Amino acid sequence: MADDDTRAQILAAALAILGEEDQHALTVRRVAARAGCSTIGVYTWFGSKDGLVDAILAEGFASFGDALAQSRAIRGRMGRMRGMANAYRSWAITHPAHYQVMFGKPDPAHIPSAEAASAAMRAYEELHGGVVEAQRKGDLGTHDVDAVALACWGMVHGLVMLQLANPKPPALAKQSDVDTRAFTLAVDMMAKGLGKCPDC
Amino acid sequence: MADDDTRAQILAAALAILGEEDQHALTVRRVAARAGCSTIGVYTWFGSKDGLVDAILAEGFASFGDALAQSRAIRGRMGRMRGMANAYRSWAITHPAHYQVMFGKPDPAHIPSAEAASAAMRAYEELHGGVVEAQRKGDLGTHDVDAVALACWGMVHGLVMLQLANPKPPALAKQSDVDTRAFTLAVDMMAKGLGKCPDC
DNA sequence: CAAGGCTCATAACGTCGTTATGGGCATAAC
DNA sequence: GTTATGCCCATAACGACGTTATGAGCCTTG
Repeated sequence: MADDDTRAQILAAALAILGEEDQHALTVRRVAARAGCSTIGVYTWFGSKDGLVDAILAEGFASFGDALAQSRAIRGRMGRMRGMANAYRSWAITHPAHYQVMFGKPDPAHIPSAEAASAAMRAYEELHGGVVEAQRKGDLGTHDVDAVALACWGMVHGLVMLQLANPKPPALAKQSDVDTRAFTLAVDMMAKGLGKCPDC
Repeated sequence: MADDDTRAQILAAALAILGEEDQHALTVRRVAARAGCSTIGVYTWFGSKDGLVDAILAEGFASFGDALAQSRAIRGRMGRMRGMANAYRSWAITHPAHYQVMFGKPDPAHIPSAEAASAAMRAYEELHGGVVEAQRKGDLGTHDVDAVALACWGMVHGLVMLQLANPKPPALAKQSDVDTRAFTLAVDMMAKGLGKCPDC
C-alpha cells in the first residue's frame, strides 16, 4: 500500500545508513535525503527522531533475537549458552552501528515504545531461556539464574564493546586476533567457572 | 601562575560538569560559561573540543590508574586481580560520565594526544601487571597473558556498561542489587575459570 | 461543489562545534 | 617614547543538528 511507502522508505534509509556508517551519521536530514523526502516526513511518520530510533530498535531486537534463537538446537554441556555467546558476538560485529544504537547509552529521558520494549524482551528471554535450560540440565551449579544471565550478558557485551570502540593500547591492538582469542578464552572461563566441580 | 589560570579553570569546569551530569552536558559553551570565559578560551588553550577531551582523558586515566594500583598489595590466590576488578568497577560507578568519555565510542577520526595515550597506557599496564603477577604465582593456567587481560577487562567493562546504560528489562532492573550480584558471580566465575584444576 | 483532514515542502528557531574579525595589552625594537 | 609584534580573548557569524510554525496540495466525505 502506498500509504506506508514513505514510512518504509524512511526506515529502510535509516537502516541502510546504520549498515554503512557510524551511528552518528544517523541524522534526520540525512535519513530524509536518502529516503527522498524532506525532514518533515520523519516527523509525520515517526513523530521525532526518537520515534524513528524506536522503530530501528524494534527491527534490531527482532533480528538479534532470531540470531540468538538459532542456538536452541545445540546439544552438549553448555552447548546452547556457548552457541548464543558466539551468535551474540557475530550479530554485534556484523551490525556495529545498529548494536551501538541498541546498547549504547540512551538518553535517560527516552522511554522506549511498547513495540521496541517487547522486541527487546523477546531477545532477552532467549538469553534467559538458555540459562534456565542449562540450569535444568544440571550444567550450572546452584547459582541464581538472573545473576548468571546478567553476568554472561555483561561479559559478552563488554568484549564486543571493547572490540567495536577499540580503546586498546597499540601493542594489543596490533595483534589482529586478540579480540577473538580473548572472547574464546572468556567463554571457556565462563563454562568452567559456572560448573560444579568441587575441587576448585 | 596567572598564565595557566584560565586553562586550569576551564579544565576544572569540564570535570565539574562531568561529575554532576551526563557526558552530553559537556559542551564548549557550557564549559566556557562555567569557567567564566567565552568559548574562544577553550580554543585558545585546548585547540578544540577534542583537545579538551584529551586533557580530560589524561586526568581520568591517571585517577583510574591510581585506583587500580591500590590493589597491588592484596595477597592470596587471585587477590590482586579480584581487588582490581572491584576497584575498576568502583571507579567507574563513582565517575560514570567520566568513564563514558574514556571508554565510550570515540570519534574514529580522533587521535588521542601523547599525554592521554601515556596515561591510558599506564592504567592498562596496571591491569596487565596484575595478570602477569598471577601467572607468575601459578594462579592461572598456561593461558596467554594478553588474552586473559583482555578477557577480564572486557568482562568487567561489560558489566559496568550494562549498569551505567541500564538497558535491562524491567523485571531485572527491579532487583536493585542484581548488578552487584552478577558482578560478584562474574568475578568468581573468572577466578575459578582461570584456575588449573584438571577435573573440570 | 464545499469542508475537513492528511501528507509534506519551505523556512525558521535555538542548539551545537568552530572560526573570522578585531580589540586590548604585554613585551621588544628602534 | 614610539612603533611593532604577538598573545589572549570577546563578538558575531557559519554550517549542521533536532524540531516546528506556516501553508500548499490532495484525497475523502457530505
